[in-house]
Amino acid sequence: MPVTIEDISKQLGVSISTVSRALNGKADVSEATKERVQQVAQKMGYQPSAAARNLRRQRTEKIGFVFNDAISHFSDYFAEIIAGATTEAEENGHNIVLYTNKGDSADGLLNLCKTREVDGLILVWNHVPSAIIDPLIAEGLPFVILGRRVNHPQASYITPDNYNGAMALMQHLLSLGHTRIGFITRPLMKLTYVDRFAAYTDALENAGIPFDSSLVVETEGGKECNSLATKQLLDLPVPPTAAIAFHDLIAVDVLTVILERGLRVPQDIALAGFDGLNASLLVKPSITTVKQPLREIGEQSVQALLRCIENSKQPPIQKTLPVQLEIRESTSG
Amino acid sequence: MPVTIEDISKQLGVSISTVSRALNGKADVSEATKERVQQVAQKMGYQPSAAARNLRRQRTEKIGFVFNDAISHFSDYFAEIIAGATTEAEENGHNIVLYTNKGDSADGLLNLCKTREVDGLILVWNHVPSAIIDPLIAEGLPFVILGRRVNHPQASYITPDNYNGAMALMQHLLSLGHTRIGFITRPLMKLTYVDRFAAYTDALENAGIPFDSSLVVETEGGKECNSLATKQLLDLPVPPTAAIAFHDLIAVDVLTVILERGLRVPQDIALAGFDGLNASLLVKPSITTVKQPLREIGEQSVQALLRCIENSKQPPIQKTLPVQLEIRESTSG
DNA sequence: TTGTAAGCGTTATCAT
DNA sequence: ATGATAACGCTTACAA
Repeated sequence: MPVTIEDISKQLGVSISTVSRALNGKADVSEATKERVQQVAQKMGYQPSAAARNLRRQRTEKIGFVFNDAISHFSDYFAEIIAGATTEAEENGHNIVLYTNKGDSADGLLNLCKTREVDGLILVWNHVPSAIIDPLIAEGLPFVILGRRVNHPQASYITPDNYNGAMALMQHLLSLGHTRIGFITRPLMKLTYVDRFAAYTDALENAGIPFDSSLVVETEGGKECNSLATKQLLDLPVPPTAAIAFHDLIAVDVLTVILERGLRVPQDIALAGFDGLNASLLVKPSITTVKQPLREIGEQSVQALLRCIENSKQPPIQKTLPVQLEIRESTSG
Repeated sequence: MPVTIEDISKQLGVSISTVSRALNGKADVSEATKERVQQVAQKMGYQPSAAARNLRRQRTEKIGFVFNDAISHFSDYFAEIIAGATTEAEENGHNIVLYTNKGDSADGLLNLCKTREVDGLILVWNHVPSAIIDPLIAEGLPFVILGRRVNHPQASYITPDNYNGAMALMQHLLSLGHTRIGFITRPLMKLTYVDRFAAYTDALENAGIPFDSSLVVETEGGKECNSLATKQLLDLPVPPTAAIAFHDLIAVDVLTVILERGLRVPQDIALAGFDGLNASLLVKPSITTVKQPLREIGEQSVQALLRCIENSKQPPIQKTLPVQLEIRESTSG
């Protein structure tokens, strides 16, 4: 049904190869025919068949965006990243294809590689073990890990500076005189997010404050679980005077529990989050956070991936983007 | 580089057509060879080339998701919709491809149709004029409009029930005794969102309250503009005792201005939003809103589109999904 | 400068 | 039940 180069060639009485060359602006075709071909193509509303072109070129100009977590839990987190990635991709003639749950087993991901339906992958995963990375490299499809650092010499990643962000947060709290600082975290073993925790312990050590494991509580996420973890902290014999939540959405739940207890923030307990999500700004008091350059992370991941796609010998790109401490009412109200 | 059916055929000493048939589970191939082929394919890590298959089948199993607005402005709005759509698509063997700005002119969209890089389109647009719809229909690529009703007999859409949602909101405010109700809206002429406004005027009329145009103020969106519109309303000789913002994000800005003025919500002025975005729940006081089934809208749009793709004579699917009034502190605190 | 033809990896139509 | 072969629409090496 759609117009093909053959239609154009018949229309003009030239060969299809001439049409192809003319449309692709090759040098070895006369200006005159180039002109004619392009005009007729335009007039007939010709657009090249993506499938045919993909098959021939062995490229799809598409980038796979693979989530292994529920997208919707982190609305602005993902929306910003996707917005940045999509824009950057389109500016470079590519499109983003979304995938979820390809990562439960390595197989799904590898199959995705083999179908060659995308030219490369961006992985938005909580945790990317070597057991996934190695076969991925063997597969030869370029990929970039987004938002997570990974200890693998051949893997590219674009990540926010979790360590220094958490460190800035700790310095801030310490400078306010806090010495008992709670840390409400996602299970550390499951995550590559250890950087935030490392900054926590390092900052304490630097300040000469002994580490107290009872101040570190875990939550699997979800309002219930976040609430439970918070109560665990507040019910300590000597409760903390400040707390850091692993990210802003947890912080919001923590805040709710604290206020329900009739405690004042920051007077009775200071609170900080992480990521710079909108939610942290909307609640009362607004929550001090560390802002990630989400849009930029999306953009740069695409840029990095495109470079890997262009040049197969491109050495891994590993970038840590600066983050920014945003001091708000919850710590210095 | 990747394994092809030819590799498998050589390995087994059968023809490629037999391999193809075996892999596609056709009837006319012996159980024995089917078994052998599948085992070898498995062992060799075969996955069919998407490009080749697409070219041959004239289908890509991909759905285009086209935004003509900045994705990030509405983080949870889009995240929920995308999450629903992606999940639904994957359950049916399809994937979502994201596009932005294809809609500034009809051309970009039509070109997208012609390349056949997706089997159908879901349009997430503020406004879809007939000037866009008609050529789209002529192009023959199935499409569904998401989140907007459209007056076109041949266009499919999945939309929340804007009229009844706004009506429920008005009934609620009227039942609280309000008679001067402000309406802070996006420019009505530019949008198909007239339904919300229609409910506003209808509700007034039903209640025997004369329409006062000074109570309807426009904003282009953005904090500045929302703030200006709010002030316009508050500065009226006789200000309203209640206000409806076009959506929750505007409502949040409106709330900020009201509180800055030292007015109490809802005692001095009641406030309601629309859409059911997270933001409306996080602010203090929480904002009464009308919750859209965002995830379901995403899912059903995909379902509808898939049906159109399956069956080219599928009559247009036009669905209005029920919404739910969520009464919160901002109207009945 | 232009045309011919091979090939990208499938699927589908014919024979056998 | 299986094999040869022709598409699908494009790009490109090779001929003319």
